[in-house]
Amino acid sequence: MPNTSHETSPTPPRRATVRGPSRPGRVGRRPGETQSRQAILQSARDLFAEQGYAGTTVRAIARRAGVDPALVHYFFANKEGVYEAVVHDAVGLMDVLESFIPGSKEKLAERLVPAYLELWEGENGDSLAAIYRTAMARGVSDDPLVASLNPDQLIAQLADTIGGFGSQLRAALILSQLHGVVVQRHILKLDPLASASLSQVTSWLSPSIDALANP
Amino acid sequence: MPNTSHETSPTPPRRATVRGPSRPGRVGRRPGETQSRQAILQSARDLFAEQGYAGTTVRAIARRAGVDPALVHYFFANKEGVYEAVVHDAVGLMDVLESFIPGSKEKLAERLVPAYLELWEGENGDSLAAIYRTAMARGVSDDPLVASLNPDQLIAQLADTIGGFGSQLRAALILSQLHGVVVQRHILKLDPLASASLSQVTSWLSPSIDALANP
DNA sequence: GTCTATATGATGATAGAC
DNA sequence: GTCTATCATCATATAGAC
Repeated sequence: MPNTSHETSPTPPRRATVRGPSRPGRVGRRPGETQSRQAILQSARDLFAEQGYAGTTVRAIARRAGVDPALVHYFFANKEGVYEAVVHDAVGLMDVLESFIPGSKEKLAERLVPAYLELWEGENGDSLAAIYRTAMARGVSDDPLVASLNPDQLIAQLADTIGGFGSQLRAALILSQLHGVVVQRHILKLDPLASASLSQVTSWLSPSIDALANP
Repeated sequence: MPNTSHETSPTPPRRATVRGPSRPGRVGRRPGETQSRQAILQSARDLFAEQGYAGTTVRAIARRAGVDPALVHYFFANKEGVYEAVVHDAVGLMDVLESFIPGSKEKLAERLVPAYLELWEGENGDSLAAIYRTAMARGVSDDPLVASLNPDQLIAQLADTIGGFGSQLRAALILSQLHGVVVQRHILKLDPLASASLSQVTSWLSPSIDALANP
């Protein structure tokens, strides 16, 4: 790797573990127990999203988290373990979607499109982008973690809702369209989709989804 | 990297440069002039598509091409040079698309959808997948090569054809939908889109594109 | 829990023989 | 054009002091 960035000088002084200012009187969670773990997870999530799996080094994860590289191994055993933890955290976000799928097929777009798009706004979107991007870069067959996203299950549920001839394929097309939008908007960040308002995207996207749900 | 695969034994005997059987009498292109270069490009294209940029090593490229790693540097100077060459080869494929955009907006889907989908069938799809996947893994802002794909220009042309209110955004949605389909079909290779016939996909996808072109 | 020190190996790149 | 040999660098991962 061409060392894309900013390796700091040979031996930067010494940076303490990330934690709040030590306030000895405080009770609550013992300092330094879970903060570093969280910091590592967040750092890893960001880096995976920015540089992909192979492009992300354990050292870089530790550096951004303000933590020693060995700590990363202490918590997660190895780089793959960090990846699995990041995926695990993010996959749960998709679960809410399933509650929007059952119902009338006529109003599916109305329910699903805003719910799906809002899922990707804010910090959650970063987590999801991390997996999507990483999944792309790694390939699928050799990455069981991508299966956690369970597109098969989503497609099956969608097909069940919309029914009719070719419902499986139409369901897959619905999902692919939603995917396509968030890829342009949140992963590649291409205009005009990236800078459009949520309501604008929703209002133009829904009829297109509707055409697939009710052909 | 966990060395995902199959490093061969320490010193494999000796493998000759890839080229046809030497036929001294033949004229034409001198053997061994461009064959290795081609083999390297093809190998790199496949590996970039499978493992992303950072996940692909110069050694792996050479190994799959049946060539010495030093040859890769001889032809392309460095890894980035290989990537640029792969991109250059593939980007040209997208140019044909632009000829399908101008015309009546009512029949845009009819023209564009089959043309776009067919572009991704066969070997060309591998080249395109290589860029798409790599683009994902590298990010966009820091990768001028991704810009060669010129989605901006495609969107502008699409917007020009469909016209009307919000044409820019609707054009972007059209492109994102086409992207979404090929990602599921050719990059993630997820069923049922991956195994559906071209005509099936076309017939279900076109009305959805049409809904965006003629709202 | 956190860090130092280090083992072990793979990587991108080059110089130079053939 | 092709290969050998090699450099310098960086990687993941571990053992163990504090």
